[in-house]
Amino acid sequence: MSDNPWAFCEDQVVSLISKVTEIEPAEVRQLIEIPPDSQLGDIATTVAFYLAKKLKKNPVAIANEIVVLMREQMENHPIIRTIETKGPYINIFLNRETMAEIVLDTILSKNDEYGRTSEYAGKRALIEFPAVNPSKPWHIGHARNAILGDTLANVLETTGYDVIRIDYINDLGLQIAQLVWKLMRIPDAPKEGEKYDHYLGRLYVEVQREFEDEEAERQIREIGQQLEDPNSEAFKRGAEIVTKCVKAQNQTAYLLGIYHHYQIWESSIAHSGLLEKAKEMMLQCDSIFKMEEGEKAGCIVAKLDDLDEFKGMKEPYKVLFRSDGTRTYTGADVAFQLWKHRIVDDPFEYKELEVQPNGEPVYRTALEGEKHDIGRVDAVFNVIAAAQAHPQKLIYNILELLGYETAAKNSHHVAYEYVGLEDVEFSGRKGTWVGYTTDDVLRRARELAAEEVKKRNPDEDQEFVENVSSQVAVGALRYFMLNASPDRKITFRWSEALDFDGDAGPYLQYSHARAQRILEKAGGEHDDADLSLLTSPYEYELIKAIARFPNEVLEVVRGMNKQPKGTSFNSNRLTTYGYTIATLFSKFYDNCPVLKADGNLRAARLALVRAFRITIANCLRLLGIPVINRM
RNA sequence: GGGAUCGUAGUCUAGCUUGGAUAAGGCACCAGCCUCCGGAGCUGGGUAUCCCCGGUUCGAAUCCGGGCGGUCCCGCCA
Repeated sequence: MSDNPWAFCEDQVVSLISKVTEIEPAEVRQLIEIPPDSQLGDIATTVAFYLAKKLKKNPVAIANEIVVLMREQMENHPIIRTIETKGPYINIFLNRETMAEIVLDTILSKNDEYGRTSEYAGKRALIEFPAVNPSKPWHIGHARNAILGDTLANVLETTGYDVIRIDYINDLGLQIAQLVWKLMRIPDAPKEGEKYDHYLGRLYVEVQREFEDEEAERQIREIGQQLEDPNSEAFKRGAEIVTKCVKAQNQTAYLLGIYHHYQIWESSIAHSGLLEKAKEMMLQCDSIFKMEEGEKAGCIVAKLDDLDEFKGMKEPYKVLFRSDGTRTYTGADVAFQLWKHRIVDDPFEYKELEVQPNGEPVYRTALEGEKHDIGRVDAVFNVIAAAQAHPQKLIYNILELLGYETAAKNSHHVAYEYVGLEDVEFSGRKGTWVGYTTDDVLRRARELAAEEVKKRNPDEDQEFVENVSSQVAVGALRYFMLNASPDRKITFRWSEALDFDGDAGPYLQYSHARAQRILEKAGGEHDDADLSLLTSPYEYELIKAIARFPNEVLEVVRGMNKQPKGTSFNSNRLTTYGYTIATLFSKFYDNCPVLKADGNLRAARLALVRAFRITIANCLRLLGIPVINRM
């Protein structure tokens, strides 16, 4: 049995057209489309246009000729019912009875595995997200990153990838120096009930003002220097602060159902020997060397115009290590990227940070710990803001300079645009994120959802209300972030982000709850149903749509091509798909009674409800949206 | 200066990678729909120079060239 029923049907059509027209199947596949209106057919081909150009003949006449040939060949075809032309278009109608059987048999037998395919089986991917500074709470822009990254990881897994989810923690940045300085002056005392990351965020905004004072800045810069020494007081203090902050930030991730395998801390990159190894490798490359003269004398630089792409560049020298020997961001990032691709032996030691709510531990790199074997990696995905397209590209280009062309090719910048407010952009320094942290948004969403849940379930207890409303809140936020094309800037408005109607997460969750309710009322037993009864337009449209699920997931991964802006991840294609099947189910629900239908039809419709429930549940899990039985 | 990206109804968006039939949804607004499998739903009502100009094509929202407008990037910074 095919794990991809829609692709199976398309293949049948393609092979028939190919046979009749003697065009290669791969070419024919490019000429297949879904008609704008299902009245016109289930599958269409524009092959007549294609041949018209080649043969210099009228496409309408060609279409008519092809249809005659196709009809001759399709005697007793298992799937194709009729073929028609409409002008130059050739429209193919499938056999509804057979479709119902093929699609529902596949879904019901695959169950939780429906949607999973093996196109990328055996491949291993490493994905980094969201890499938030450990000095403040996640604002909603960070949530966008984290939700995209987590969903991409799910999607890759569904197409066969083995995925390693990592996070990067910059525990040595200026922001940490500022907080260490601040907490040397005041007691480390969050307010009653205040989350530690929110507390630091509050201090951080204060420090930005104090940083304008020259003496304060001098002291903070000095602490920044001390942070580089793992034996210093500042380092130990910083590590305490960062650990507490990261654990608080993790609570936000967990609310969203986001988990990691590893956290890579900047201090480990600095002190594990990784940098030295990487530097050594770099210096063996002809295009990376120490500048002898000029403004950048003493720096280790990459000469970028040795790559065709940068030929004729005005200032081709990119500094990797400063004249005082310290790493730049790019220098450290190159070393990190080499580690991600397993080009250098893993110098890190790992320690368990905590056990996540999914039962799995998350490990962090540490100065002392145990060795782990992360294994081979075929592709690396860095989920990073679109604004960083240039620096990301440089990192990959430098891998290329070093001779690691395959690794460079398999390095992906998964870019996404910022989340902004109506007038202002989120600014860490100005603290414009206050009131718009991910925690704030989720809390507000839970409150709104709770009102709705209470209204609908007046007899249920507080636990039920809290449980359901938090799942609705997560569903709404995750859907909101995924449904926006990553290329597009989001202007955050409460009314849109927390909308529970229409094209929104809760609508999908609701369609699942409705299907689930029908199945509960029908009782557990189900007989063999005569699925060929499912031929009404409402039933048939739903069947065709749920048949496409595995194909949709595959198409998203196949479409992840490298472009100048980065590698695009069309998360919105999957939310749109979920919305489509939920809508078709709603229409079916309103027009086709299930429990009240007679005998055979009831059994057949129940099978369809069961298949829909499986599909929407698997789709929701892919998107990280909680699957709810009652809401 | 160089580069990237976005521009689609009142509004927010999808479609552009791979050209194809009447440009598809949500929100908002109006009017209907449960003797019911849950109304977070369904049905109907309508708005668009697809930013502009040109080109390629039988065919352009989609591809190419040139503009215009918004955003972003191009440090031994962080």
